Amino acid sequence: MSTIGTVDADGGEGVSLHQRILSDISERILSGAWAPGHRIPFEHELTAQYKCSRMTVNKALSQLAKAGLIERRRRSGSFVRRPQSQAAVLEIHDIRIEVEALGLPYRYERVARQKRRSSAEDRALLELGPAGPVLALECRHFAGIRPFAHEQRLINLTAVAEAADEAFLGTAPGPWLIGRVPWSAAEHRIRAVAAEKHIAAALDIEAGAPCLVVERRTWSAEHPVTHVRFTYAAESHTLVARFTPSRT
Amino acid sequence: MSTIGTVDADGGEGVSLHQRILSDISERILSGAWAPGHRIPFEHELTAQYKCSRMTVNKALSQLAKAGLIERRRRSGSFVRRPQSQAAVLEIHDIRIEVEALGLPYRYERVARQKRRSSAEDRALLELGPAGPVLALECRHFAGIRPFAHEQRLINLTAVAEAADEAFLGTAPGPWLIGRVPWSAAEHRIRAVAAEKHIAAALDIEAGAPCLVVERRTWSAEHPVTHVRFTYAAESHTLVARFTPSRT
DNA sequence: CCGACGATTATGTATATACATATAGAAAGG
DNA sequence: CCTTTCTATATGTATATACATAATCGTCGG
Repeated sequence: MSTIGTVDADGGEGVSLHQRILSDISERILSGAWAPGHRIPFEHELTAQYKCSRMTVNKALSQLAKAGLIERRRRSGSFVRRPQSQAAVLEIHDIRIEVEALGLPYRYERVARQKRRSSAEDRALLELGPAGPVLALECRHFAGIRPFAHEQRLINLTAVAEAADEAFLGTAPGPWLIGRVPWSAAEHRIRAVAAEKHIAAALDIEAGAPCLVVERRTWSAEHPVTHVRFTYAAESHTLVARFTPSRT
Repeated sequence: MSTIGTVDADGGEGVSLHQRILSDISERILSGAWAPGHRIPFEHELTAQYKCSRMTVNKALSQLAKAGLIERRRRSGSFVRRPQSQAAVLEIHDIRIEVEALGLPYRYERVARQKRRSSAEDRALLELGPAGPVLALECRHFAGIRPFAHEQRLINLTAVAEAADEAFLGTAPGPWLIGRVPWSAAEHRIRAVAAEKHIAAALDIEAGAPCLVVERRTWSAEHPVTHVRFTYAAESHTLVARFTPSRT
């Protein structure tokens, strides 16, 4: 009612009111104090409680609704939602960063490179309509002296023409593409396979050994850009995804 | 400057200004028209362009910043961020729903159930401090007549006392827990393994065959609630995660 | 008893205004 | 030429107000 800005009248210590309302409410929900279905206070009640304007409360509640913690119903109020089907933010880093996080020296090696007209298989992988030029790459990523990951990549040269002139001897295609091509969508497919001979040799493991395969397809503004298949030897890699619903 | 509400003066057709600004700008960024590093118009310029108040523009830009598309710098303006390390929203559904989506009849079977004092291994899996009662479950999920997934679960009875009285013969522990326990965090670990004898038998595959293992640990307000390990035969399962950065 | 209808109410969206705050860049000083 | 100080500027947060919209609830008539 009186103060403006981030300095708060009473209990607050430098945190914005917005933040305080957000954390207060999400804490009550996550701790279970406000069970699913529970009606949280009306905007005008929170307005009185926090001694602030309705807009401030409204912004905070709208954000909680967008984060999926509450559901807002006109005329009825805002209600705690039932826990959602679990979703996790899966971050897939640059392999170099991943390897270096392990404290091991990283090395990249380009095994093969071929510019060709897209085959039917290429088009299926890229979800490409008409045939066009693509660049097929095969690479290895090392952690120390051990092979860490095997990479098979297709780049749609219609979408990224400049890739045709790049040898990819020193730079891995991943980091090269990131930062050069804005991407609008990506799809991951994660599965376990038995290593086929070719890949087993590249990873220095036995044929038939279990491997984790991560495939990623990337689009930029409706155009398919690239398809990658990373193969990791089972013991070398675990994907970790952590999720906290309060996406402040 | 003149109209209020969702009805728009000129071009808009029922969409809120907020939404229109959001989609206009993110489209320009994702299409590459505004490259990384590019300074997007100042708030006061957008205010003039959309003939609206600064607050409306500010809310939209703040949202884009929170979504990671732009970076805002005081005194300097707002800039298109470089494409981030790719992150995907990985949704892990109820297995029943997954199976039924395949058009196959779902069946659940509880193989074993044991209430015990947590062993050292249990405590490591749950990240539990002091020893306490836990419930260990082993289950199978079927798609048609074929085993689809094998489930090994630990439930921390200190956190969820009521689970002690549940036999889990008809209901799988996943759906039972969801909706009963609010959860605040989850961690997934995904990896490939060779099937050990016990699990190979349960899944009706050969020992040593590659399997996809998804482990999930769940907390509720700092208390570990449950640890699950799902094992899928390689050919039966692929995790798919799709991501579009415009998280409207 | 039931269905139509209008009043009430909580949220949704937008405006205009005010002051805070970080900082890039210009001006002043050594 | 380098450093310090000042100022202008763009964003950050909050207020008070206004009107739109959807849905619930009570009322009234058949």
